[in-house]
Amino acid sequence: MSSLQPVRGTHDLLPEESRRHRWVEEAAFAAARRYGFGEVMTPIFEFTEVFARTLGETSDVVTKEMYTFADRSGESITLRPEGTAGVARAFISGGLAQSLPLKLFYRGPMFRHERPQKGRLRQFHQVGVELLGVESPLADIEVIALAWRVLSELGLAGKVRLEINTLGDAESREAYRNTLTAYLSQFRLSLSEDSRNRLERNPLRILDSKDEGDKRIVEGAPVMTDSLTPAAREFFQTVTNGLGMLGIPFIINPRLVRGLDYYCHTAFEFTTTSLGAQGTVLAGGRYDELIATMGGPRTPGIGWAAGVERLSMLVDEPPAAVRPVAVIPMGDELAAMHVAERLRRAGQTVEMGFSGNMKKRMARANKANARFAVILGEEEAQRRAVTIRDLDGGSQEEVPLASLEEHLGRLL
RNA sequence: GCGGGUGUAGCUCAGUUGGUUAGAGCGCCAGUUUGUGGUACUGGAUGUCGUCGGUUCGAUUCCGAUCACUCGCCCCA
Repeated sequence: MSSLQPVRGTHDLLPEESRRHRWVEEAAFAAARRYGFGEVMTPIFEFTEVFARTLGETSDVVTKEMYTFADRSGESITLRPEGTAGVARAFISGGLAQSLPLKLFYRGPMFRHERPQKGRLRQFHQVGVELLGVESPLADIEVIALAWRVLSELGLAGKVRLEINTLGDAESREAYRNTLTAYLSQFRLSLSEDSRNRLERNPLRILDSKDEGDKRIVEGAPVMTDSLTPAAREFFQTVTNGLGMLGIPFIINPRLVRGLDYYCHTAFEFTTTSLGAQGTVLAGGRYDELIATMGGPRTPGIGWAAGVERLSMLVDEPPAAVRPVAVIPMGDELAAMHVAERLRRAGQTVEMGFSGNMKKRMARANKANARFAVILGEEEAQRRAVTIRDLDGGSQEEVPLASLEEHLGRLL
């Protein structure tokens, strides 16, 4: 092995893989556009405070996963671990409260200093959307419908499951937290060590525990639904009714909680069983207080993010790449370059090697999956003609050089 | 951050119970075919056996450390 290793948890995406990656990204963006979303591009780093304040001081992302460093002027900078905080910051600093509601799509790299695993990298990529300024549960329905559309178009409808829950409004959440804590405290000593810690920091996460003992205790725990205020209950009811009406299959998972502190009301996750320990492929929720918490005008929001690498692993082959035309010079390479250039100007995808005899060039044309070879032979040149060879069928014909673009245009 | 597994050719992997020139398939290069690829046949090149250290007459093989990958925990996309 060379000593020139990529940084742990980072990856080079060579053309074959990046094509798959882009395909996932583009499918998401294309669907988002149909729902009226426009792309926002925020910096991949922000002042550390942007993330520290919004994600919750006790969240794992903030306490142990951020790529934080001091820049040359001593400012504490953090590589973004997720997209929502940056978009919220852009909303505030750009004074976008004037243009609500706002529908934003984003994509790009995110960074978390974790131990790499299947479907988990230190630099990974997300696509995501945020819908800002809409209090109504219609926003939740539309945003989830978009998620479902994206997954369906990637051919994943049969591979994922939508789980949904409500975290209620602040009042409901507070009430539930109290009843849950009271219940769990009875079993304090039987809980796993992790969960005993969670009891103080974030008892809701115990609902999610993978520890078998915890699971048994959680089975008897009070559910969020019973602590919901009538308003919160109705909100959730509308969301689930809406999904039903749009024919989007889901299951209600009362134990679904989200890791980041800013969520309220609707929380959802599309999960799969085919990615090992990383089941979540797309997840999101509502965050009505986030922007106010950051110091902006109170603006409700809802959004989701999906891991591009995780989606890529689930997706079948992306549509085939465009098949090129191979230009094969037999003598005058500059003249051949000129022909290649003509074809490219006419919109063709053209391969032309930089060296080698005819045999070698033909072999390369084949490897490049070329559909046709344009052979510029000396005999033909005297007749001001070229040979077009069909590399699939094996037949070939001679055509006048002057009408080459036309001929190829007709063949392709 | 914690625990398990694995590092041999460009890739996938075999192998050496410690001994001189370390193997296969795929891929690559060349030829059969000096104006024709994809198939077939023939031949060829390629390894600090992850790195550093220890034990030994001798280490790719045993031991330790380290790095990387991988699976899981925590957490998450």
